[in-house]
Amino acid sequence: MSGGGSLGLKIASWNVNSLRVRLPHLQRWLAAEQPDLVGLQETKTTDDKFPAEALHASGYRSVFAGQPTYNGVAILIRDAQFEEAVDWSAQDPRLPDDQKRLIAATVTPKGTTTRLRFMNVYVPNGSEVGCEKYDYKLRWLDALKTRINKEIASQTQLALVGDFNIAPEDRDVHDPQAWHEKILCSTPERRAFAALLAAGLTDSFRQHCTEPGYFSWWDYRQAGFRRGLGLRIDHVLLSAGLASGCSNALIDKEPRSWDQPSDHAPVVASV
DNA sequence: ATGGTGGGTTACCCA
Repeated sequence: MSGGGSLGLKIASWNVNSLRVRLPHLQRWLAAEQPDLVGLQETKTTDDKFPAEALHASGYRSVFAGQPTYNGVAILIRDAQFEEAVDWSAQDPRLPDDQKRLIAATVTPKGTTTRLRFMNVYVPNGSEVGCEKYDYKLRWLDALKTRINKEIASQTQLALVGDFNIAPEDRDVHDPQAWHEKILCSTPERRAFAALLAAGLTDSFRQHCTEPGYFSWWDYRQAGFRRGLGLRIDHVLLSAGLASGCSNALIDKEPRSWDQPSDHAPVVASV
């Protein structure tokens, strides 16, 4: 599907840094913004404790893959907008291990025959350039690229969203000199991100804004948010058909200003 | 000035 019109869907990604703690923020944001598909990262909860009922009361079905303490991803699907049948899966045999960092769902907007693929990832942070976790991050990204190439080849419309833990370019960094070749900004990480775009995806935010100074994550330390010390590391990437119908994309900084916030802001695209 | 905060948990963890 290329050159098509818009589906009229608002899709989003948000690293909530503990769904247990952030559920009130999430519900407040869902009610205000009414996104149709949401990828959540760092839910930090096991599946038996996932607040599926509370989210259903907010109008969303959930699919989720969690583990104790770390990681955890979920997809929220707005009931009113989609057919009931949802094909979903977590994990991928190409990935280096079983950490819960990837989940994908195929949904059908009500009254259509469109098959929309929504993939949500929590890319490893990598800790520090050159360390073992950094190598793991690059291996994980290589596996993701292979997976994305396969998804793109399947010709379905694909949105790949998540916390990529990569600021793609210097304009995505508050102080490019200070961050030069540091974690989240190093050349191998940026190449891995570029390889995802080269597979046939578009960074929706950069379709609508080319200016520096737009960030999606601010460190809790150093009063990062108040001082504007951020990076743009959360992304909504769209295959060609979706990108051509993408009418808007933004970073919603408001929830980052609320009490007890996640360190990430939600990112949104209208397709 | 090389720290700091905020999740998780009880691991000199992870971001």
